[in-house]
Amino acid sequence: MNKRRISIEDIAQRAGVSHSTVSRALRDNALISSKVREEIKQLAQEMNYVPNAIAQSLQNKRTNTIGVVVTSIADPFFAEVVEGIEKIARPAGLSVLLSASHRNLQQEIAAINSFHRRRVDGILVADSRISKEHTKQLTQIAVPTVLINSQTEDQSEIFHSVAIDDRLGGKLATEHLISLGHTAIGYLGVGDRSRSNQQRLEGYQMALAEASLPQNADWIAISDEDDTRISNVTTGQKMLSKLLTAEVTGIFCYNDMVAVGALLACQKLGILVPRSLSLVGFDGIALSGYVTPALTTLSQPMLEIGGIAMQMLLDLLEEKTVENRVLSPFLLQRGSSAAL
Amino acid sequence: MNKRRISIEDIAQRAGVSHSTVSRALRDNALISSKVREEIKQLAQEMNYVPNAIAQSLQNKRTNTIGVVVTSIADPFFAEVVEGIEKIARPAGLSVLLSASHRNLQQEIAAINSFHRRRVDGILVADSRISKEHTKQLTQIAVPTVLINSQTEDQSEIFHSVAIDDRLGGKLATEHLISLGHTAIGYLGVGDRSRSNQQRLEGYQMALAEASLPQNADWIAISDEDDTRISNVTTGQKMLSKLLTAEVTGIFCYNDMVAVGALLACQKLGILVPRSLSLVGFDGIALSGYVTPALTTLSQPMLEIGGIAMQMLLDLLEEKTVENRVLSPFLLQRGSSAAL
DNA sequence: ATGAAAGCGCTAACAT
DNA sequence: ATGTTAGCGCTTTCAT
Repeated sequence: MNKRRISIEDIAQRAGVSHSTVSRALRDNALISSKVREEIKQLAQEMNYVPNAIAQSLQNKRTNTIGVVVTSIADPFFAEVVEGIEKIARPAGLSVLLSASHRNLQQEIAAINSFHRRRVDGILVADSRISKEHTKQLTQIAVPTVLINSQTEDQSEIFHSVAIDDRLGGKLATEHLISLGHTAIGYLGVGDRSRSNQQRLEGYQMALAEASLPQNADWIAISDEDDTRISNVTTGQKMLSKLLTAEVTGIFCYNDMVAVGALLACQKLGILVPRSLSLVGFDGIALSGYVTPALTTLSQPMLEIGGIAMQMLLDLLEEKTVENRVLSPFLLQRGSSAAL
Repeated sequence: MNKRRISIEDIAQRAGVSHSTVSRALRDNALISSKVREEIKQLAQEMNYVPNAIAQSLQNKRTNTIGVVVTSIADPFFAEVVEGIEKIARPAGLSVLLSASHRNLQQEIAAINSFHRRRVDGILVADSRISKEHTKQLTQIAVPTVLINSQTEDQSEIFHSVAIDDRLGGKLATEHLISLGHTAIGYLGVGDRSRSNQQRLEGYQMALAEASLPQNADWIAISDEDDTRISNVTTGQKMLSKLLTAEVTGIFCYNDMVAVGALLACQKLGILVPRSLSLVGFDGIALSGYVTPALTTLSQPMLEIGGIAMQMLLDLLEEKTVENRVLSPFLLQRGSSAAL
């Protein structure tokens, strides 16, 4: 915005009309004679006029911008979700402000605050932990907000959500292993205190209970570190041994990255997957199809999740009523799981 | 920006001062008595005042926003680059507008145009093909622009760049295979007419020439499809057979995704990597370390590339002079390549 | 040290 | 059908 740019005033002068006439012509206001309208449009083009969206926003009280916060941009799961968001936002004329929180509450609050100052029209939050502080802050912004795979007890009007059914996913994953004849089944989770980790674990426990299979505290390995710098792959690698000592024959992993970590650890230890150990992941990121063996996983439609969330936001912006969505993950059976 | 929000005018009224006093106090103008300043700041906080960045931008002619265009958000390479960008931009107080081009010229032009209307302070373009139209458009915006891994002949002042040395990478990759004793070495490229594909190929040819090794047109397989919907993995899978018929023993692949595709095809065909065929990738995306065998690849510091580009943009915004950067990729020797 | 007033570029209500 | 004017929320001269 450095140098002075062409404004409607400049066009008005050259056309010998008032700036409001130019404004009207450019916006196809019906009151303008089509002749002048075309002339002005022509002129605007010649002069390389580019409307100043900032000035428009100030006047219209609408920025046509939405804010998106994700845990990490480079995480393949969020990357896909953002791609899905952008695919819907762009054709609708909305620009996307992107910010990463790195699971750091302060950074996330700061990001949302920046969205507030920039007067975004709506906010999309994809982070598994939503705190009281968030809800308070978001409530204050009073802008349509859609939560993605995150939850809050707060049922206030401004919160909407699209989420995957983690409990169902955990249940399906575990049932899959049960159907293959496994009875000593472990859960390999992460230590980020996220809701999704908790619910996938619950699904796992539910499945075991319903099948009247034994449960064992040693079969549940949850990293006690909650460090953003430690990737989920590393967590999977480190925690695997714990479950091996507990002699499980099948493991449901929190997500694909953790499962990949477990798989790498197996390769190092010479444990054959799926012959000696079955592994099931969660998410269905592209990567899960490329490792050897390809991961059996509970697939989430990531692009769609982003798209649905964005569409929901669009509807909210048009003041339509929307309904929260809970999507079901589905089992993608591949090479990493097999019968005992 | 729907409802009316607290403005400095509201604060002024409550404080019994003029709105300019409030503005000054909030911006720590030296002329304000520290007493009033504190009072006003206090009051602003109580009233939950959040400055309107739009109004500020209109006045200051600075939006503190930068625009970033990438080919695809979900592509792990670009995802990392964007992460690197955001990491530098956020602490500098700049927000990131993100847009994907999907290798579609029209979409990319539209994205940049949207940045123009929104009066971003700077632009980052990470897309391997920069057309004449781009340069024309970007020149017109007249805003600092840094090109990432893309090139233009245009040496105008507003273009700056950080790029990886693709030719060197191609050369190193091929030399690595040569040093392992391979003499029939193929190149598996993509059909997107990108500069990087071209230059990696040149590096490959250079290495062969310098080693006085035979070159063979059949050893170069470049997909003639240029379809965004077809992933690089698929390209690798499809094109592998062509090189196998040509009886190469080592292949340098355009990037890791292509190499993964080739690897998957090998697995399907029962070809052992690296025993029967050596594979070398490019990029060093996380995935390359997770497949079996892990890919030997030419690693690019993706986070750093994004960070450097962003830092360069920051410098440009402060009107410092900057120098274009060409980074060197380095060989990451792993399991997918071995001696004959 | 503070207030009044202008102006950033636009839209829209109000004239005519 | 077009011009005049006000105003969106802020920063910044220019007065005092």
